Amino acid sequence: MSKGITSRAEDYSQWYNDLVIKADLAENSAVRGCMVIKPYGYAIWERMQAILDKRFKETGHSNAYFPLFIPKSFFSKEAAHVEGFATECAVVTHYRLKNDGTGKIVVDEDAKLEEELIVRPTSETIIWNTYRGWIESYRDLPILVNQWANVVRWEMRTRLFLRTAEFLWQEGHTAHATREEAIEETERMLDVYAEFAENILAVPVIRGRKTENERFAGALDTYCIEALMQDGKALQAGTSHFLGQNFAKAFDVKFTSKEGKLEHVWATSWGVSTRLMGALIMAHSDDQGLVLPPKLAPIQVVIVPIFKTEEEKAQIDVFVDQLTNELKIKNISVKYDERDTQRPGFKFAEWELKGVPVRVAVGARDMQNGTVELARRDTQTKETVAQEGLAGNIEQLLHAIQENIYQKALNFRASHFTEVNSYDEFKEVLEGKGGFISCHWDGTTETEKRVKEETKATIRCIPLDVKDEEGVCIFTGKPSNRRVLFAKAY
RNA sequence: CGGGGUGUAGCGUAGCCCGGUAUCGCGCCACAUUUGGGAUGUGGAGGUCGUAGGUUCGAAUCCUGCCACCCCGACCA
Repeated sequence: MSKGITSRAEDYSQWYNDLVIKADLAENSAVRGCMVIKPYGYAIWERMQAILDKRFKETGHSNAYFPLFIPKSFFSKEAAHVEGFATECAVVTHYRLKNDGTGKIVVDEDAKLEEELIVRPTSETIIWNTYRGWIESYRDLPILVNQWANVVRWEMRTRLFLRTAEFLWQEGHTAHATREEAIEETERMLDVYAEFAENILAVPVIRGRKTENERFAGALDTYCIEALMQDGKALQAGTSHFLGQNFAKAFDVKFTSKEGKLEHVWATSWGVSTRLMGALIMAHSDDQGLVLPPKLAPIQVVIVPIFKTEEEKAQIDVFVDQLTNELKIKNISVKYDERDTQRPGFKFAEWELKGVPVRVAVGARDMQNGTVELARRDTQTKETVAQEGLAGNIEQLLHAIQENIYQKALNFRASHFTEVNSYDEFKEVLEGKGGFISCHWDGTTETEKRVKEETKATIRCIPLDVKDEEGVCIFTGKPSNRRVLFAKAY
């Protein structure tokens, strides 16, 4: 992270956090562990927001907004929840500053809050406190609400994009009349995330459930999608929680059922964050910078003119105008980089750094021949193609790139997915190629913790599609009836 | 929060041991030549050496406190 922007490609580190900065997405801010997301990086987040938001609406959800500050007393109503988050909360204790007489600005001790406010690390408590007033009858259910917001978790250690003290996310909070309905919602939203990750981000994910030890604080069941990064470490890319009646009981949220009985409401919550940006970067980037899947890229096609004279430029402009229009009709976003302050080679490198999927270079020579140079970011290849039918070509190429990026990541995961049957083998794979390790586990938290202590690997999930299989725990030799996935994780 | 490290121009750095106000590269500005893969030449601008104290005739350099960042650990989306 200490390395900054340099001008030459060979200086780019394989180390992804460096890459993030150099790709002009984000930098650390002066505030501990937070990040400044630069415009180009934010444009990528906005694309994610737009696509996810549409899916949320399609699945019946609405957006709402709840307060940033949570009274401490709300927070402590759900025992497991408060225990899970207590060690990482930013707390507001005063509401005023003053001049101490010597010109220094200090906290005004007279302005101490009666009750401290917690800067939300997640909004279950304040939302369920609100839902109490919204729900009386089964007719008020379900409530399907999502919030786009920032949250703060005062982590001991931060990592750009993956674990910043403040991060942007969406959190869905739903209320249901029955257990079944809530579980269905939990699974539905996990599917939304998984499809988004695979179809849009081109990041293959494994759908699974967390072990009791890794479960969200306050949940009965935590579902997750787990992605694999290019360095062989796993990354939790999204979670969907079945909260049971825990929060309804803590906040006294009851409804009268069809049968006239007073019952507690069933709940879910689910979220993905700017961590997805990290997933995207670490899954696809190479030494030349970002590789953005076309469906996500804010700019899908960049056009670079190559010219010596104004006449040549004018001729190219006419062609580019027409091409741009044709692409826009096909809903393809285009950037015409007609800066005369940079040379073509510089522009090529710069747009590669930013991960733009397709580049069209067109110069006087092309204008004579009726051709352009068409380059794709994912394979770093280029070819000379006819101007005739170019927009259609590009449209197909974008699809091919999307597919190729996904396949590449899928192949990588397939080659980093290992079944092992002994602890020795387990450690060998873990220290070697890394990746997901599928093995038997005796189902106890104690074993899970011991393995983590010894190897740093954690159980990423119990895959949803895992089949029953008799075996013995690689650590204790006790019987097990299915495999789970271990990995070192971020 | 524990262990280790770093902080010098927009970025990356040398200098620190052994005190005498700062090196180099990239970038930036001007002009010229250039322009199909990160141009070249010449000239130029840019620095409270993280910060607050201390020692000293004199501190980037030695000492102390503080702050920030990075790495490892514990914690975690």
